[in-house]
Amino acid sequence: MDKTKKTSNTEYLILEAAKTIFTKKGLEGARMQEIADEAGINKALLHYYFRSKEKLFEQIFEKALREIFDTINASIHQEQDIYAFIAIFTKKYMHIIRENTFIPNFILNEINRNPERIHNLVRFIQLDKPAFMQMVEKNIQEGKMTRVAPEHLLIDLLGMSIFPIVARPLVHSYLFNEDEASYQRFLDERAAHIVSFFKIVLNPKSKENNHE
Amino acid sequence: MDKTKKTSNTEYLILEAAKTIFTKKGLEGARMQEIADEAGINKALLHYYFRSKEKLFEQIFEKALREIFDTINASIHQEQDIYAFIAIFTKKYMHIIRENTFIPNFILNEINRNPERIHNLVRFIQLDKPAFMQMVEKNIQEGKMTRVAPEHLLIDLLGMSIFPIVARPLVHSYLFNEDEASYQRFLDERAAHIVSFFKIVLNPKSKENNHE
DNA sequence: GTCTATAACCGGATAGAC
DNA sequence: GTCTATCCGGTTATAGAC
Repeated sequence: MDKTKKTSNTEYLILEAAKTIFTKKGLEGARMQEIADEAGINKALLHYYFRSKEKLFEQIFEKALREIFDTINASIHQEQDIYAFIAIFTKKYMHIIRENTFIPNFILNEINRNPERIHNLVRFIQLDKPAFMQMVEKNIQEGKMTRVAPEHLLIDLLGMSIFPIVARPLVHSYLFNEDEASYQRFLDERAAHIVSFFKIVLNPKSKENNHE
Repeated sequence: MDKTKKTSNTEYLILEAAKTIFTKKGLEGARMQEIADEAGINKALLHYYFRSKEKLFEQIFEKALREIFDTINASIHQEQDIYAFIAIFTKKYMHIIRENTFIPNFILNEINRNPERIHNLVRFIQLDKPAFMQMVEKNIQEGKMTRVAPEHLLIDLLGMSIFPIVARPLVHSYLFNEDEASYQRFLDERAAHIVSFFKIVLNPKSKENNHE
């Protein structure tokens, strides 16, 4: 058995429960009692393991942020062709956030509530911006894609992927009349949709991209 | 003077203050005392006017949601040409959410915290989905745009516009190293970027859109 | 309508037995 | 390590004077 990850079962149960509750309710909205119930243990134990609500929260938050950035960076380092990058990134990224819808919700909620938290984290979790910039520039130079600001490209990619998930209740309700199957099918198609959009938009030969 | 909107000055002050505080802190995080201070009045008055924190919150939340959907619907009804629609919508929409960053943050936070709230509102605040569908279909029929699912198109549009604003602290910090001017310039460019993005992507003559 | 004072409640944290 | 019981601070909400 792996001795290194010998976190007690209780500790694990608490972390899972806390993730669930914090995601739904946020830091302030969550109740220690609720987390205890979810974990099937008792309130005092939470404090035994994590000392305070704040500490418990931070542990989870940090892990979530790390997970996101690791995924993004892995895709950047792995691929040098912009189209392959977009395909891999979108697929992996949408997969991870669909499996853990708590991550983007959580992050978006908390960075806005408590922006100072960002500054504590920014030091050791960094998006590899230079690598991304460099890849984009290289693809432009090689004539593989039209020139666009890498910042816009990145935000386009993130916004298109994340939005339908963080706005789930609205999309679910307004667009699909509470039909879960339709909503899931929509998400299934989405990665392919995004990839094909970028193929067109970045293609130097696309109409409107020819400025000569 | 307009007699119909004769809401007392105090009531107005409270609503503005509450909007500010709820936006920053959310329902649970906000303190009635803080709202009272912000409004320059006293705690008891909040209850005199709005009975409870919950009631005060709901009034503001509902108004925010209405504002967003009104903007979307107005653009839909106003324009029948898809490109004109996108141009107008993006400009108006980005403007309204930049002036009131509280709206998208607020909505995204709260719909995830308390999805039941949505169901009470969905009855009388509605996106005019049929009108949007119809406009898209018409533009496809007339050969003005390539065929895409209207649902994806709408989410693309919303995601690209909203994301950089709801993720402000992250974008601001990671992408622009806390430089406010760069961030604002980025948002200034963004509407134009989005419009040109869709011009290319939807153009039936763009490379990859020619399936014949 | 607006204030001060206070009641009533809730929830995070701790003490201490097992 | 885990539990029960309890404390204590903070926050919503109300009573009642002006």
